[in-house]
Amino acid sequence: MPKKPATKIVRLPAKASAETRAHQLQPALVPDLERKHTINDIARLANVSKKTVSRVINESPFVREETRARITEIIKRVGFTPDPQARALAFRRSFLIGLIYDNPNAPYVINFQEGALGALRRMGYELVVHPCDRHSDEFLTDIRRFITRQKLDGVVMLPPVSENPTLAEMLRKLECPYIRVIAAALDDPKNLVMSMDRQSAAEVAEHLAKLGHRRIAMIMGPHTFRSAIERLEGFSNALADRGLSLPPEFLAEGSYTFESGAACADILLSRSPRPTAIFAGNDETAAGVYRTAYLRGVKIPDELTVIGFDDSPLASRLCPSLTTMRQPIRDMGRMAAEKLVAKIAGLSDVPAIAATTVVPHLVVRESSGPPGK
Amino acid sequence: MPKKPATKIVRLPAKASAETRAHQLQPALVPDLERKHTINDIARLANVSKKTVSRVINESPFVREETRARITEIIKRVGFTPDPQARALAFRRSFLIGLIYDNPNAPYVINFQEGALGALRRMGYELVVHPCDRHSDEFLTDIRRFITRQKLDGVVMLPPVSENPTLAEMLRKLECPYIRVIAAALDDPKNLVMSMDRQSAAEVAEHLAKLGHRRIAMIMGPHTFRSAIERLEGFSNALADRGLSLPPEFLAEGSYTFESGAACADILLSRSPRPTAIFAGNDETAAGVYRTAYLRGVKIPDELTVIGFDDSPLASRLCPSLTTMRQPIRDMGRMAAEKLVAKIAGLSDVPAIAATTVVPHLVVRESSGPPGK
DNA sequence: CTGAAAGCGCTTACAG
DNA sequence: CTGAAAGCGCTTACAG
Repeated sequence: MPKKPATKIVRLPAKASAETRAHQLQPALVPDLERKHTINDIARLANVSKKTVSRVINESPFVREETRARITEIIKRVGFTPDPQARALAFRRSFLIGLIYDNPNAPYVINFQEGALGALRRMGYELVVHPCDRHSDEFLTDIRRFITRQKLDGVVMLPPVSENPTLAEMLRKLECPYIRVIAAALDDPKNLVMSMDRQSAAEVAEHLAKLGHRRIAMIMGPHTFRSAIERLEGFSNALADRGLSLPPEFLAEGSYTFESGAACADILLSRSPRPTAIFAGNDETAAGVYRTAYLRGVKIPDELTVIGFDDSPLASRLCPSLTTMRQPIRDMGRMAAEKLVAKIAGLSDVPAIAATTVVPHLVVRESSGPPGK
Repeated sequence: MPKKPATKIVRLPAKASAETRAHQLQPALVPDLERKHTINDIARLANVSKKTVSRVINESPFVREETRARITEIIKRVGFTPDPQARALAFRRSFLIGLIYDNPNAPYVINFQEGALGALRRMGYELVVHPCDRHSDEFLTDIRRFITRQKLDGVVMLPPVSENPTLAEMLRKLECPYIRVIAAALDDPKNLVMSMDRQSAAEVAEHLAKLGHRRIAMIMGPHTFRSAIERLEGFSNALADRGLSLPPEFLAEGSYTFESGAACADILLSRSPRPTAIFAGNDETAAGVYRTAYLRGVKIPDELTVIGFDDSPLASRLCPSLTTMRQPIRDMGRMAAEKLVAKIAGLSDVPAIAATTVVPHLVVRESSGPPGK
């Protein structure tokens, strides 16, 4: 099914009208579903130049309405969709967005990814995932190569790698639009999707205070994580506001892992008197607290209230089910995608994009109750 | 920094030697780290045609060793890396692999993805993820568009969507190389990474028999999932081999979810006498069993042994920790990637690629023990 | 073993 | 409002 003459055949002079060429080169009017259509095929079918088809594809206002309607109809009928790589080459950009993360929390990553992907698809972008190791020597080089090689239109970064100032600096130099998902205003708001962890942690303090707890402990995340600092400060300030305190012997630093939660809980539950409530830095840490309580025979919630953070699937699967802060991860993925694309689209007119914030809220389940004796 | 003459300047005749052009067009010998290099820059620096550079990039044997070494050195020195979109356009393929899944098990997807990604990177490919909804009307159309639009070199499918025969048929018609991750030999072995669930389930039966259980129940996955059937048959056959049985009142069909596990366990624990052991279809289901046991005050493992399948992070976080079958998900991701790329590379010489199989093994933890009374 | 020409499918820059 | 030419950075097909 020759769409163009074999090489030996003499070419028509360039000035041959589109009509003539259309007549000579188009063997049949039935749409050819077997072969992939190109912009040339559409141009031929519509009796216009490929430039005009290009204008329609890219929604240029400089096309007569009648022409646009006709071309659009043909595009739909034959199921044409422009070749992304060819567009990428000509546009010098890829319509690809990178997702950079080193977060070990699988549900977090998957949910975020799917939220972002849903939004990106609608806007004609694809997502390329890039897990990384922020402790590797080649960390920055690796990300830089990823971005320049793929000519990424932009990237979204998840915590904790999103908190890295050197990385953000590099992206700025590369002029690569980016969104940082983060727990504090570490950058211009237009580059952020921010989770208000400080306020959320205050909500936990209020919950515990209302239940009547007075000996309250916390297992914070690693101090190198901004979210850990935000949650700690929000929590201890809110306790102070209610005349409660977070004494040093009731504060332990974990690493947002199950194992660290178990180890820290072991220390906290050795205090005498021991705390009646533990606010764990995240759900994984809370699961570690459950583990230690189980081994020591401490009953939750009768003898110990436990609060998590994330509302990962784990929270509802633990017994008793875990009271925790729900983060709308999927929504955050969607928001990050939309915000990034808005930035990319408006690169020239630099619209002031407002801050995008999200406030996690408490989901009360079985693991919190009034203090025992 | 003009790399080429402005449009008004008369072009040199095509027959000008490479040497001449190199001299005229190359303002300095210092590598220009600011600007992205192209194959033309390398050709100029090496005093060869870009075709020869292309040969070096693509490891053609038809380059003199001295020439190759010189070009390779230059490529390394200036940090040249070929433009993926330009290659994609010229090669008519993308060096992109799609990961198609509808698996709600986040750790499974993430681990698989990272295993695959690690291998693909080494081989010069990128991974584009494509979650989908196998119940959507546009399911097949959507995947088809994804593949043709992106000109994917191949796809990997995760269960349960990997079990869909219509999808596999479509991929064959599209001549899109694929790998199905699956629990049974539903296709030519060269298209599979297979988990031997039948054998694994037999291992569970053996474990329970050795512990002395005689009233054994199972919560199978949905019968529309091949893995559910494999696990059921492997388990019940192995019980039969040991003179034990899986009576109908001790078999329930769940849906591999936490909720279904809880609901099915409620039914099974209402039987009189009740089972002393439950083999849950997967870890999520097992967590549901924990939930029901917790609510009914049934002690695990003293009064009830529970076995899961997957060894997801959840398994070690439950209290008591869950005895389960470990699937090497990450390895499976790597294997799928390697096998797919081998297929892509050898498309012409059609090498018979052997079956790739993986056998999950039992990880004994706290949730299994001898039967109570 | 090496190269000049044409092409992949799209866009930009220029003209009308 | 529309189009012809040149170009994005690479490869294939052909020649030598």
